[in-house]
Amino acid sequence: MGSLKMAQLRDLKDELDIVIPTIRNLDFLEMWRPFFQPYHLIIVQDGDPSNTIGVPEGFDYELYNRNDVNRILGPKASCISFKDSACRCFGFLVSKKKYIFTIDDDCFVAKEPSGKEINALEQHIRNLLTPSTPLFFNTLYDPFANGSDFVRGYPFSLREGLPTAISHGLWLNIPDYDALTQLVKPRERNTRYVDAVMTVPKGTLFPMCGMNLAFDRELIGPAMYFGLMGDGQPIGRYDDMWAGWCAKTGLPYIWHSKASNPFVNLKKEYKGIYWQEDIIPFFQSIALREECTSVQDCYIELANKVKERLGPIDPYFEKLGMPCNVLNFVYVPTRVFFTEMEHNQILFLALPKSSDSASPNLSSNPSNISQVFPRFHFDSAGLMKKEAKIYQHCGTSYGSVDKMKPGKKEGGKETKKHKYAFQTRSQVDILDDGYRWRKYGQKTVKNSKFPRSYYRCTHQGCIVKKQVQRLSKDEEIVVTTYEGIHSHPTDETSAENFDQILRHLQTYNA
DNA sequence: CGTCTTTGACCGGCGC
DNA sequence: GCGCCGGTCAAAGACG
Ligand SMILES: [Zn+2]
Repeated sequence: MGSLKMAQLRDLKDELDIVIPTIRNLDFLEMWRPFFQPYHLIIVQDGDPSNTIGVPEGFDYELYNRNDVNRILGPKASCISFKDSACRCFGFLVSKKKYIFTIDDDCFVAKEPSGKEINALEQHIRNLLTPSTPLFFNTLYDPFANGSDFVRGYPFSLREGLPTAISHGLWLNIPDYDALTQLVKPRERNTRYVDAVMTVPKGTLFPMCGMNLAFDRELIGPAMYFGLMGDGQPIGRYDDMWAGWCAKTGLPYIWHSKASNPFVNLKKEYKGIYWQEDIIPFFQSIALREECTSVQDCYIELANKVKERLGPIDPYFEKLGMPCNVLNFVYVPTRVFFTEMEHNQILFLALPKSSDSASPNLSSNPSNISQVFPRFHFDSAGLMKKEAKIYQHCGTSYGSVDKMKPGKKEGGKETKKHKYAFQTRSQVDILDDGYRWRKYGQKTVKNSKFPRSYYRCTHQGCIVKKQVQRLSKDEEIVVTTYEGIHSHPTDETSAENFDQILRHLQTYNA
């Protein structure tokens, strides 16, 4: 069987484009040269169009900046979000190939535990060219992987599998945490290599990231850029979408070098943290009418339902209810994936075990933190309501924190009170979050067994504060409240991260 | 000596 | 106004 599988693994250099969103020189391609050079690159430049992006010699590429996108798409250009790597969607659109591989410019070649460099692209191709098995779980994972097969008892009628639409790769080093978890565990690094590929079972949602992703454009392309497709576009032939879209996750790994600023991420993600609670049940429950036989029908019906059911949550969804937007939907029989390409990142919902790969247990930080739950946020009045809900969800009580004045701090200083609180399960009070703090007070609080500690960031000119308090109700839990946004990076983490990159480069060049 | 913690004083908001 | 309460200040102490 193995030889057959290898024979299937043909060269896709005429059938696959590599899409790279970037804001900088693409020196990282140097490491990928042996794997990427035969392929055509589509580079989508985020940020200032007047910047010149350097591309190493010898690559075949086309490059688009924001001006190009505006020119090519005209009024529909607003569909492409340039706030983030979501601009990669434009690359998906302009490609003419059957397959897309997309990777971020801060990702390097990873190594297997044996030290062998991983050809991520080859693994993606293997994933895409071999069938998926979403209807019946194979306990030996991907039966089409080298050295694997179907387990005894796997129904023969299902062994043929279904076409694979998505290959979702993982990464080492900087873990894929949400902003809140990132805040609490800035130094954690993923070193766990799991040698497995598995099909996401039918009907489950999973958190998908565009950082190391390959897909079959003919199967699932429209979902990645649907809002951009005009009347003249060949969407008719996507009718076989009713067959479902299968996704595999696991190998290949890449090496992710950059830890983004958790406070910036928090600003981008925090709405999603709220919405998640309402969105997932919505998409799990939604069913489209049988009459919707084209992607377009489905999209429009879905857009209407979004507007109708999610509009009340936030005006954002009113806008997204329009057929042209950055919101993408992927329909799977009786289930819908909701993909929000902004901030890479998307949603959600995992097969029971996928948390294994998305948030592995990490070795470097021996503190006893286990998980992070959002507790409450302050920003706009609309979100305060939601706060109460999450807060209840956590099943813990927390005095009267919501006595925040709604931005009456005018007087020339905009100083929006950014206040983020969350709880962690930890034996120790002092969490190493990468910043340096000076304690400036401690108070006993009414009705609480434990005192509250007050800290200020020691960085010159930075006014960020935090409070730390252990709950008397559940002594294991520490509530941390951050206020303000750091005006600087965490010096340790950047130094450490730089060190790691350097070490990686050295071993790579050796 | 620099740096961080400890801890009572202080202060402003709020309910009575 | 008064007292309570949570947040902050700053002097004194701990630590290296
Ligand atoms: Zn700071």
